[in-house]
Amino acid sequence: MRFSRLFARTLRDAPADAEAPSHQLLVRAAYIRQLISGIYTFLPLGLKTLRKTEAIVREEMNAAGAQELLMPIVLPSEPWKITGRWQAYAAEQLMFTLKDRAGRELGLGPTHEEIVTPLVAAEFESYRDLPVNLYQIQWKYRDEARPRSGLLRSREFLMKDAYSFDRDVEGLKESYASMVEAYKRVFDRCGLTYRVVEADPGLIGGDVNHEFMAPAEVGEDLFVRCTNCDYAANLEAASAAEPGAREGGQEDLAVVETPGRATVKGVTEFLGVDPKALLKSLAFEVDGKPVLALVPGDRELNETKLRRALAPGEVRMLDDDDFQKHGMIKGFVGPQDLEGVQIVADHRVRSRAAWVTGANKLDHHTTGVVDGRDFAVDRYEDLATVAEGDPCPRCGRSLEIGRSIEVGHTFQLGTRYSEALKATFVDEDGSEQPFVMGCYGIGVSRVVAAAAEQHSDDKGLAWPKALAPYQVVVIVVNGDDERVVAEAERVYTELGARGVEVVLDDREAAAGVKFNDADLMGFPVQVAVGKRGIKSGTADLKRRSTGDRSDAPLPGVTAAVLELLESLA
RNA sequence: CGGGACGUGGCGCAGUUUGGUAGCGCGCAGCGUUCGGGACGCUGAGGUCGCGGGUUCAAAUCCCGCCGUCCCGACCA
Repeated sequence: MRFSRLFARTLRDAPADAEAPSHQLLVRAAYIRQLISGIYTFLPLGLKTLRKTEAIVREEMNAAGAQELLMPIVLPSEPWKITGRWQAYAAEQLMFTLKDRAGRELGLGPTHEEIVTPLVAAEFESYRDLPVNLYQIQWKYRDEARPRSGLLRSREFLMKDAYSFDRDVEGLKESYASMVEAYKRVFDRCGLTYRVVEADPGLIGGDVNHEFMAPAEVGEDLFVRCTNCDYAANLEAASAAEPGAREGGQEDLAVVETPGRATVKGVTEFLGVDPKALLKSLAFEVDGKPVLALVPGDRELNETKLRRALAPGEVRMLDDDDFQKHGMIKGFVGPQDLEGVQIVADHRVRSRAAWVTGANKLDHHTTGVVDGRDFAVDRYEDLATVAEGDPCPRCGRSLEIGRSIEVGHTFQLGTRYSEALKATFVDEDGSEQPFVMGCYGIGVSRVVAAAAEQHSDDKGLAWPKALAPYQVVVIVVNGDDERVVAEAERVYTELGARGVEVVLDDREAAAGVKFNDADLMGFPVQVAVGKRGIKSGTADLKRRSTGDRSDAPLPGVTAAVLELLESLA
């Protein structure tokens, strides 16, 4: 490709509406352009990188035995109404909906369980046909409440979604394991640094699922990882090791005045006690009945964990009116002396002898409150959000928290969709059984953004070889020198003949502009052919990712480039 | 959905407070000089100032409504 013909105009300044590094760079380097919020055009360079990512995903899916198909983007509402997700998505306003000329309700596909499940049920009727794993690579539509950071969270995005259908849970586990391995190969090949983390199983409970998290500053997801072993989990799902023996001695109960001090900060500062010694009592209603959740004052309650612990009950935080109804005083609630209130406490509540907590009396707190003596906990659960430095649940060493981008998600669905959609097969004993399903997603366009986040610096993008739109750029440093042009053309042609994807920067521009654009666009290898080098019989090779430079004798430039490429990841 | 900010040539911005001929830098076109890390000079093209209404002799600027975009949060996966 000749740069002078390439549909790519780089920008010196990042557009004002881009903030994330990958977003700024992909726009500046002419990979993408925004059309409307969360919807982007892929320019020739961006499309090449997207297609390469897609090809890697496709190869690994095929290698894992999955079969590619292509389902429609425009979907009927009926199957979604059966599973209840039409209503759910409508409530979240996540589905782009439309109507055809007959007034039929349609939606743009946000995911395809409702489509693939009836399809398989209609085609395959026997256990003999199973297992089967189907996937597609296709544009998905989700009318996100807040699209952000360019390709990291867009409303139209390229996704690989796979669906496995097994006869039983054993089969599902095999299908699942094979997908997880395929995912690892995909992300390895894309040059991503990532962790496989345990994710929140959700309210269904028991479902195994993993997220593939690529660490990045701009990541939206917080995840916990052990500094020693390989434990890693989404913060929502993470646990820490349970605390040890009780600290501190018993004390006598005493009610003290704490005028207007309704917060942890207010109370502990007023009384001069450590937030660790305060017992936070958070009031909820579960199916109409009051529940108190207890966590130490220096801890945040993880509502997801609470919901899971109390499932299938509907958990709702109390509003001001509810406090009155249940005879509680907001800001001064304590677990002692409360009648008819279920008390759920974090494990850490066991680790301290005496607590300061609300006195259930306006502007008063009680000190010396002892678990077991002054109040009775109904259930101990893991309720607190993991904090930096907590002990690992596996090895006990320190945990740390990082930000990351979710590039993939694998899920053991079970029979949730097949039962709802009455998708069954006939088993060996003649009985009708619902398919045991798994679903597996990779955000292909998001992988591009994640790779840009992980492989870039202040000068621009620095693609891993596998994702670069072109492997090599040959820079004509002095366009007015015939020998320079001839040598550059020769190298360009030779590389092309050897199957290397190469750009010849033949523009009439100052050398500095070309060097800077080459850095910005992130081609892994740069070859500079100029007067200076010609004089000494060499061309300059530069490795973009490290900045390492070397001279290659002119006759052997092509071989030197091939060798350098070979050595790159 | 709650909070905040912004909308002026392709990109980045000034001008709005105090209404009075629409500006700057980059980029783009032509000519010349330059030429190994974003060169210089001269000349030039390019703008319904987001849209609609209102106030006024006069609106980028003041008022009302709408639309769009981004950021924080909620939500989502």
